[in-house]
Amino acid sequence: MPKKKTYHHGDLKNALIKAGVEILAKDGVSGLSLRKVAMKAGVSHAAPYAHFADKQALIAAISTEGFRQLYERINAVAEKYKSQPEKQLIEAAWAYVQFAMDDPDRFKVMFSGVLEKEKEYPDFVAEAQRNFQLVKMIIEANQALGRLRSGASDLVAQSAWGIVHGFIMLLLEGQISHTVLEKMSLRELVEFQLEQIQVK
Amino acid sequence: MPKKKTYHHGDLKNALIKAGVEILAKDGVSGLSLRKVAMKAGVSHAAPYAHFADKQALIAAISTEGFRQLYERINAVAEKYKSQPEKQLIEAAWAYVQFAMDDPDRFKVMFSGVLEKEKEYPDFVAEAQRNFQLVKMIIEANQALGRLRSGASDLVAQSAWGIVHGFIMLLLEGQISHTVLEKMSLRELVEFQLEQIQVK
DNA sequence: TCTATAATCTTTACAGTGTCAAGATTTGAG
DNA sequence: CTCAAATCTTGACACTGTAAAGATTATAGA
Repeated sequence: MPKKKTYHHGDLKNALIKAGVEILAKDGVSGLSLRKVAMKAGVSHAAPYAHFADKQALIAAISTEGFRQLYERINAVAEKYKSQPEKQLIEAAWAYVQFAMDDPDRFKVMFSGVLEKEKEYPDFVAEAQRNFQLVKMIIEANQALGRLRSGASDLVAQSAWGIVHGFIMLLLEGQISHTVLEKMSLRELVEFQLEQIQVK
Repeated sequence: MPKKKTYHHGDLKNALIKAGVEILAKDGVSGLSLRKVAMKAGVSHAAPYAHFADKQALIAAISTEGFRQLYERINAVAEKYKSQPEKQLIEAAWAYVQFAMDDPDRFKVMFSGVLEKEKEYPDFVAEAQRNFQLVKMIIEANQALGRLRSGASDLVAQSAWGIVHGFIMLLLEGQISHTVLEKMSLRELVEFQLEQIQVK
């Protein structure tokens, strides 16, 4: 743990992203301030401006890193169940739900408009697309098996993603009714959602 | 336009909510400040505290009013297509999409965790539940016709809502892929989503 | 190796924010 | 008519994002 107190930090950019994620997990979106992030990284309050144009740029970096990790998780289960596309589908969805619940505030940052002009951050856009491509591949594998309706895979992928995403959003907002949550576990609920779009 | 400049405003509470909605539409979530709202209502910066405990309380009021209007819209189409449950379903979903697009930032306030402890605002919770009940009724009407899978209606309602909600969220976040948007109109996309959960 | 330019970081400053406390004004119940 | 409660203003405070100017360090080119 070499913490030499040089004038130059050495890896401030990544340190700021990391500090941001931690503050997000502890204090939520409204508790995330540039100054807190800077202090946590052991640097003056204006130092971040050497690496990020403004607060939005830091948020973009945090979101992009989030998408990177999300991709890794989904890709891991996709690899694991390579030979069983149906398993791929449910497990990927479940990984998505778990990712959201592991750090709800980071998830909100990624998907709830905290980042205001995402189009201006190419890395963010690229990483988001990479995730969608992965979902599309899983969908196509299921279509090939006749487990999902045939047709344009991007449309079906959009649906599948939307179903799981909508469920998560309502869950995080506390909009899943009490009676529903009493009847089923989260896992069962996710499976129930996916069953709806499955053929036969 | 009676703008008597009395010391007491008369209907400040509602005026603040209205001003908040307008600022939200113009400047977005990040541009919504208590002080701006107060100024727009023609009142000093601390006046809102006579009616709202803090900024969150104002946001709760704005959200609650939003749910009230959403209910009215959905209820209107539910009444209109009383005798055609399938029409009810698609038109209700479409009304939901339109409501979101009419004022995306208000929609985000209602559904994206801007309001942090929604459980602490009973009016908000009640209004949200009222909306869910309405959806459930539409679902049950469709189940009775065999248009939707039978079974616990709250579960199916949750799914249907989640599907539409997820689609809207991805849409507002710009996460609907370009190729998808070129193939279909928004209306067709919503219909496509709902077709997936319909029987036969 | 020396030097100058760029990159990085600190200090200082400013306007805007949410919120509180104290006081002014008005309303309305008794 | 009175006075307590409701409403609104003024002033203050700590915190925020961000810009400008200066200090420190790294690095590329001589």
